[in-house]
Amino acid sequence: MSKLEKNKEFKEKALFNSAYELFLNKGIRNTAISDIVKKAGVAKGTFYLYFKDKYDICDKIIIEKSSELIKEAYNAVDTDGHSDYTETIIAFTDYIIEYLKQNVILLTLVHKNLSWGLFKKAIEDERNKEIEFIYEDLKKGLKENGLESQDLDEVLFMLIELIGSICYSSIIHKEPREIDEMKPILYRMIRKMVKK
Amino acid sequence: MSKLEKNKEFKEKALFNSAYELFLNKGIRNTAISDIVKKAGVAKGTFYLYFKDKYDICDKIIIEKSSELIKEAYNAVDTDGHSDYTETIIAFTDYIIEYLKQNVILLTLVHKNLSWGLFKKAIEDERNKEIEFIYEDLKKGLKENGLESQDLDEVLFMLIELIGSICYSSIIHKEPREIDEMKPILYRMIRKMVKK
Amino acid sequence: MSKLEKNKEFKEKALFNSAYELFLNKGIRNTAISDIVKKAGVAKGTFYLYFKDKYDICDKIIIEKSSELIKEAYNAVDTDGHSDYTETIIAFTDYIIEYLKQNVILLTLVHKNLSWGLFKKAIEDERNKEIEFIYEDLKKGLKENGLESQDLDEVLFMLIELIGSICYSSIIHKEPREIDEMKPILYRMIRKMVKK
Amino acid sequence: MSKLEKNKEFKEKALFNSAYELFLNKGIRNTAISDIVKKAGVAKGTFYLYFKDKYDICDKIIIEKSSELIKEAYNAVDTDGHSDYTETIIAFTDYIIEYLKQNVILLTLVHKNLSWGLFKKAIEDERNKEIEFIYEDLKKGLKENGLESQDLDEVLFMLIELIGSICYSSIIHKEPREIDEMKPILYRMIRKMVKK
DNA sequence: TATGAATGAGGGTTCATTCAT
DNA sequence: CATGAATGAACCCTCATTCAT
Repeated sequence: MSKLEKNKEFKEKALFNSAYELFLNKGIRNTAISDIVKKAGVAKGTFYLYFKDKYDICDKIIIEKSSELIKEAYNAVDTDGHSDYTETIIAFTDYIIEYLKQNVILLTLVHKNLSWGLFKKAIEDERNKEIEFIYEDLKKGLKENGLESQDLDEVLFMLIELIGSICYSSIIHKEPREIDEMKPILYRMIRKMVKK
Repeated sequence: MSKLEKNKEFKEKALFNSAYELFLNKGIRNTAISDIVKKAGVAKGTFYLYFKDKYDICDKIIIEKSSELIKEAYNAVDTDGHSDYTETIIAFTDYIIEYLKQNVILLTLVHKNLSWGLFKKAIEDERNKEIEFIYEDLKKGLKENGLESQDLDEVLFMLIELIGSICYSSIIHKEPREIDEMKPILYRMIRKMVKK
Repeated sequence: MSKLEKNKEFKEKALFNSAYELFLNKGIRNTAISDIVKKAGVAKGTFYLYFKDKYDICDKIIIEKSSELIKEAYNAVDTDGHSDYTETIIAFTDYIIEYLKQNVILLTLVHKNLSWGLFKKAIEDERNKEIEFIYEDLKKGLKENGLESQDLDEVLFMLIELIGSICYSSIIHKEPREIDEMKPILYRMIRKMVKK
Repeated sequence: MSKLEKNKEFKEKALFNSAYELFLNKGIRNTAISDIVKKAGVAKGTFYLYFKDKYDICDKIIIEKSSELIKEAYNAVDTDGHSDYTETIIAFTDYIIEYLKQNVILLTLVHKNLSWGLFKKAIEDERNKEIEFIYEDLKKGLKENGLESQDLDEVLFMLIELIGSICYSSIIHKEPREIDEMKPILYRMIRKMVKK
């Protein structure tokens, strides 16, 4: 990698990280591109060399950060070897919830802006084979667990949506209860949904 | 009601309806207050006599419109007399889904902005006794159906979140499938969740 | 005085006092007529029955409040009976300075808006004979003290301007020094200026 | 200086001069930023690249214009070589008064907005060494004249305030007399104040 | 590739004043 | 006399985007 290419990558990273921190601290709406470039220490025009606009960089941040979390969670529970795959799913969920409890603003960012379309794009991204693998592994687990095999995608989707929604309202708004009180109920529901 | 009071109500209604249509057609972000007042045929300052800002009127629209839908759905299924309350819930859900299929933009509006906090405000609003009644009736039904009675609020909340998320992504993004393909799977999940 | 006339006077007083307090607390620029009427408990239109605009009521407040202070100061020092009239002037000045030290915001209000023209209007106002008398008495004192009798008005004017300016910058901005440090220097200057 | 830098300076100057003229002709309150930029022939946003707001540019104008006047006055009298420094001060004052007689609106602008704090900022400004030098020279002159040396700053301050106030009311309001009638009385007072 | 000055449309908000009731 | 809803001009300020350097 030439010196020039390194420099380019460095600038892009700087913009990426600056935007991430600003989105977390001030919210997307209140973050201007001029804030991002100032923090990154580059000129305003440079931003447009790497990203289309604010929402472009935002999408990229969300994909990267949530992929990271998913990989981390997967690696943390993978080796546990629960006999019942349902319990693996719940351990996986639990890891993510605990993480988001500590990182509330990421949750806000992701929840308000993570669409299924974006998620699919992440899965299909060539550079993100790992996420695709995890996704397939989860499906396989559910199938081996006895779940109707024709609807695996849909059920997994529902699980993700349910967990996401509950995290968001419980952790951020404490509604209808604190997340720790919601957890047992949520896990009971997951078990019911996944049961044959 | 005096002529003056009638006029006031007329103006507020005009603003409300204009904002509603504009939010639907152009989205909230792209709707300026100047658009709203122009469409309503009142002066800009008049807007601020009735609403704090754009998000204030938006909240009020969402509460009103979703309350209307809930009441309509409730009245439509109430008299059916299913022996099993689960089926009542599903009929209720089905009514709402069919409605939102025809009114996609309301769905967008509501989904992106309806928080549980807002919903609770609606339930507790003195002028909205009917919504409170429906909410309590749903809980009663779930209870009689044999659901664990200590977690009724939470389970109902989860149902609402799940249904809302699935509507949003299936109807709007057709992801992971069209809503009509999702329905049977969703209803199967609801039955599982509500089962004793 | 009829009940109606009493009511009228009552409303005007209410507006007057409300404006005074608001001007002190928020400054003139930041006080809107709607603030004044709200505090006074009258309708917006009523304001215009009694005053032309914000600056009209402001002028009236300044005249009234500064007249009050001058009378108070005059009554406080009048009886002292200094053999030298210069010392009477200084005692008079001192009383006013001490008062303004305790009432900084009145000072701001008055300094920024009290023009000589306004002051003359106050002196010539039929309802304010007392101020005119004080003014003439001060001149008489200066004259008896031996000051060139043809320039009495002008010298008195200069004294007032000098004292006013020093109060303003010393009390409010502490520039070039605190008022208590400025006092002896100021009084020395006054003595020099008034000396034959 | 590059073409770009020249252009920048040109724009700032254009804004500065436009604002100055508008403030003089319409008053500060009645001058909108949109007026300034229109006159300067630049876009609205450009204003905010160079000045914080209307009051920022106003402060800068006042400092610049009064510095100019002071320098001009100083250079005009410096070489006179009065044996008595009091007469130098009076010549200096006279020069300023004559200037302000011809430039009434600058007087208005300066009087209403020139605070001692602003003046001190001007003196301490690195780019304004000349003003500082003049100020120190005036003090030195007073001292050599025999004035109590510990209060030089304060007495000079009083002189400035007195002269400023008299200019303002005499030139603008002709109160209590026309400036030309006030001058001899004022100069007599200055002599008394400065005398040992 | 990188810069950052310049743009100017557009948004939100205020508020003195009027006038029908 | 009193009201207060309605007005709408006026204003400030932001900010995404462009483009000459």
